[in-house]
Amino acid sequence: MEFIHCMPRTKNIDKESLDKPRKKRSREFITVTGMRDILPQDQKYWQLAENAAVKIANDYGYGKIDTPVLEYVDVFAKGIGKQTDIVEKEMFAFVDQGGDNLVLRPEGTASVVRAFIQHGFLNQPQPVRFFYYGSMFRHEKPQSGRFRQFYQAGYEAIGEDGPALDAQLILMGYNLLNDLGIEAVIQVNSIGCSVCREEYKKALVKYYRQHVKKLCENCESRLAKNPLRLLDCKEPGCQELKADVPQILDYLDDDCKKHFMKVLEYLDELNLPYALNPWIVRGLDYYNRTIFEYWSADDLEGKNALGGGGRYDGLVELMGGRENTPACGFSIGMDRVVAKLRDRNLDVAEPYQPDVFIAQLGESAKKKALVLYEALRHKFKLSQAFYKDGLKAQLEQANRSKVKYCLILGQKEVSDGTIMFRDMNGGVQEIVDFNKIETELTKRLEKYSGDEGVAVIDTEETKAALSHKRFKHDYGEREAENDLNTIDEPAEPAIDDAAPDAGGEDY
RNA sequence: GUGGAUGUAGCUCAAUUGGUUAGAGCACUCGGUUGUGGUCCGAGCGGCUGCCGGUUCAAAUCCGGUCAUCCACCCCA
Repeated sequence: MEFIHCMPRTKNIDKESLDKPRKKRSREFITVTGMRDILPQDQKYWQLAENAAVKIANDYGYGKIDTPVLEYVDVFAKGIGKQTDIVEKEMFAFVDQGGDNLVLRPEGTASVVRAFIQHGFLNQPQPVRFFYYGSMFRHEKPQSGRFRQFYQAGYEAIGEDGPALDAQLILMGYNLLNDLGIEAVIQVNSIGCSVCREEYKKALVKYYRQHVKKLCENCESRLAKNPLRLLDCKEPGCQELKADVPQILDYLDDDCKKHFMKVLEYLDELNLPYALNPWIVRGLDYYNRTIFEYWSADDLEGKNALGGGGRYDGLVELMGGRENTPACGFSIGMDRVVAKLRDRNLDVAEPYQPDVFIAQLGESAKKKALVLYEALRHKFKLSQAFYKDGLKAQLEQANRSKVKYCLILGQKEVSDGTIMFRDMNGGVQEIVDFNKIETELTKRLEKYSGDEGVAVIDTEETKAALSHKRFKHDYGEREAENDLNTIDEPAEPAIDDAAPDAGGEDY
């Protein structure tokens, strides 16, 4: 693939039609398959989701890192695994003018590990904790909740092998979703280390060899290439075979088993709603030991996982870093999270909701209003339409932007040294001394301060949905303990954040 | 990559089953109101009916192809 085309990519037009100027051509310029625009009216949901992701990063000490969208192919080919679908057929890869093999990043972990090694982070206190937020690219067929450019928030902790890290990361992802009012169920499994996994793979292959005839075509080839993937095949025939399949947990060596038991112990202690799921196998080769996914509570098969992650103790070394550098992390699919937020029809406040509109009439008033706007814009949330002349048009705009007050400055007011305050709720108007605008405005806006706030969340329903009550799950005796003390502690500050008084500093 | 459904105005949908100039609501612009928003009334703007070809006196409508979107599978977040 090469960048030859300087013209925007168009569909189905011959060159002649391009030469002839036409009245309308806009329909011919459209987004590339699987890519979409995120329009202004949708930004509030994305903002809400991103804020929640950033808050988690801050709460647990994960420093933001931005890595390039383009990387050398090798960064991903090595760690993710050449046999995986992602590398085999889903990467946006091309050779650039200089002959380099480049790829649009299909995921974030490998980039972060690359950065960790490249910038010598091993000389910092371990683990080093990274947070990233950005778009990833995979050349898959788009469908619901899946795009070729999609957004992920990810958290990676490199240089620590204790099981408490695994548990805390699992907790973080859960908290992120929970903070947004999304009911998630955690699926956990351990796929052991490379040693016990090999043992297990042998056992798996041995088992499936006996039943080759029942396997679907895909699984037959998986048997040779990537036997672990047999486990999450949804074909009925393969499903049947799962009943007697050997369990990975029986093949874990002592260390791996101990590690995993500890992780589960911590999850119990945190009272997290998790399910031990021996069938989940992650699609990337670098994982070992603990792996986990977040499923929406209404998605029982995990068809649209909201996120996932796990340990990748071997990746740093594999990519040329120091040996024995353990690591663990996860990422959350923001597109799916945002879809959930939209589905619930939350009444999310506009992030740039102004309070006051400044209208002007006549040339001298316009000049004065321009200056007034500059004087007030740091103190109040303003809006205006100085390019319009009619008062009607300006009030229309004021109404549409849902401001509480409109300040009207006309010829009369200019010569009197006053300004007119119009309460947009009732239409009551008062003349105010021009020099007292600031104090009068402050006084009036105080009335509204109760229900003010970009806080993002306005309605009772939303508050309820986002309140930090743990969701109840049907997890048997674990539920009965119900000792929330340990977990409510870190979650508590988040309540304040979502509360009305959070004010406007959120963007 | 495989299978299914669908493409008409910015959006949501009509078009009596092949028959005049493709309509409506919402949205947008203007006017009713020369300095007053929401409501109301009136007018206007807006369509290569996805695209290409075929059948026909006649195609948004039927046929073929193509592209796109959505859904499912594969896989994944």
